[in-house]
Amino acid sequence: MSHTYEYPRPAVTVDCVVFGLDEEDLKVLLIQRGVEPYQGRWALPGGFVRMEESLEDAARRELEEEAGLRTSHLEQLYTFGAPDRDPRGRVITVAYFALVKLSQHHLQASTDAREAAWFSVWDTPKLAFDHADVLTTALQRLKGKVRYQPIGFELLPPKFTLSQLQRLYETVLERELDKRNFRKKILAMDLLEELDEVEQDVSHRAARLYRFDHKKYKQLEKAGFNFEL
Amino acid sequence: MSHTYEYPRPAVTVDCVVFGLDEEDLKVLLIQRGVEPYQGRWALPGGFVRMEESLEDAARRELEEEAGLRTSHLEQLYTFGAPDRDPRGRVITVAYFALVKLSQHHLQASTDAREAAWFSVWDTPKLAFDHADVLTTALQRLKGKVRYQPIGFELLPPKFTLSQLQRLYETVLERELDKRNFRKKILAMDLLEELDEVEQDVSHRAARLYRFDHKKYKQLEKAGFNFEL
DNA sequence: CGGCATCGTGTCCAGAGGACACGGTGCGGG
DNA sequence: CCCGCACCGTGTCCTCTGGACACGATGCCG
Repeated sequence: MSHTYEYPRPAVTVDCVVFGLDEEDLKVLLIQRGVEPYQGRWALPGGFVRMEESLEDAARRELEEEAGLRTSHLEQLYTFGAPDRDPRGRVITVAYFALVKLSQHHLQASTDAREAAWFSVWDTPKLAFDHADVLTTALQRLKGKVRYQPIGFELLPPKFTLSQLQRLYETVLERELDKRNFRKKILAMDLLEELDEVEQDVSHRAARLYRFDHKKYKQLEKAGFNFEL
Repeated sequence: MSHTYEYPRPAVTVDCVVFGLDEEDLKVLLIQRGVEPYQGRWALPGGFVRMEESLEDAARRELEEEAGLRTSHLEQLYTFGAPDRDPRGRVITVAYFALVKLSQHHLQASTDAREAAWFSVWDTPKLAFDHADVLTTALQRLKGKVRYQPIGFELLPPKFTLSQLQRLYETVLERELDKRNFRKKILAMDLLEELDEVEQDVSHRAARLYRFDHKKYKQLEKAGFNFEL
């Protein structure tokens, strides 16, 4: 039994792909590395897993430490373990996938003295390690998942217009949607609470605001309801 | 940089959930543990990842060593890393998910002197570690995935009847399907090659045999076709 | 007060999905 | 040899969903 412990062990890290949405684009959070290897390169936030914390705890801790942010939606993405993915030696990384309301996390300096910034997912700098693969995997997951789970709302402010919601889906799915069909379908699900408020400070007719009804969704989900696009 | 190496490291294992299908049931491959902890308990096949092999290679190696089997379909499932999941200390396991044609892997003795056997997934013995959680996760994945990817065929012999295929879906999805609708839909996809053969040794009218056309599927897939139920 | 930008709304058609039943065939037993 | 049994193989109809498609209303600004 104890002989198993004589094997050399790989190091284990977590890396997080954090998505946010602004008016123009889908963004991903990157950190500029301050040390070798890949010093100066941009990379996904992440770091070594401590012996007493779970993988998800490690992911949350790194996000807090490196970017000062907390996220509502965090899920495991995939584990990358190619033997040569890190020049320092064998490092296996468990990648996580997070969504944040960008409107509430305006670009803030890293607490860790490292540079943190949001980049358009379609136009990132060259990334360290195999992080470009991780990002690609995360994008696929996001594209696949928004259609059958209501996670898109995690990217929007609590109150949003239907046009914002539609733009979100168009951005993530990379295709245009018909406005009338979109509104018909999303409203038919009866998951949005129509507010007696309209958006402010726009130079045209203001749109009505809606709020996602988490409670109602949980109820419907239990009853076997399936969210879909 | 090198200071990262002073951290204590978790051990990393792979564990495999191998599904097979026989006439009655969906089966999972288990191994009886010969050593502590959990000596005598049944567990998923798996073991420590070596420093020079990828995670997937480790999974294939363990399957070969512990059960003498090779599998066509192997994919990463999820990584389990609760700090207390292994009484020996911190062990993170990357779980894999495999499908085999049971008809071609008749219960064979483990090469590793340990007992290997197939159990109905609905009626397994008490499992070691958190392997019950792993199995549950794998079952969910299988149920979710058979509907939109043609992986069910990996569980059947190369030549099969439509009734066998339907029973497969009914077993995995845990609900009954209408025979005429099922046949209409699956044949409409034009992915099955109708053979000039019928099943043998049955005491009633023999059913026609079909074969899954992998090439045609790859073509259609590239053209944007989506398999669905 | 006119122009502009965006909001908000309904119809029609085609295709998919689900419900539904019975005659045919081949084997085996009496 | 004949009957019974078990399973094979097939088509229609209806409903509902999904997608294409255009215009009047509103509110701000100049």
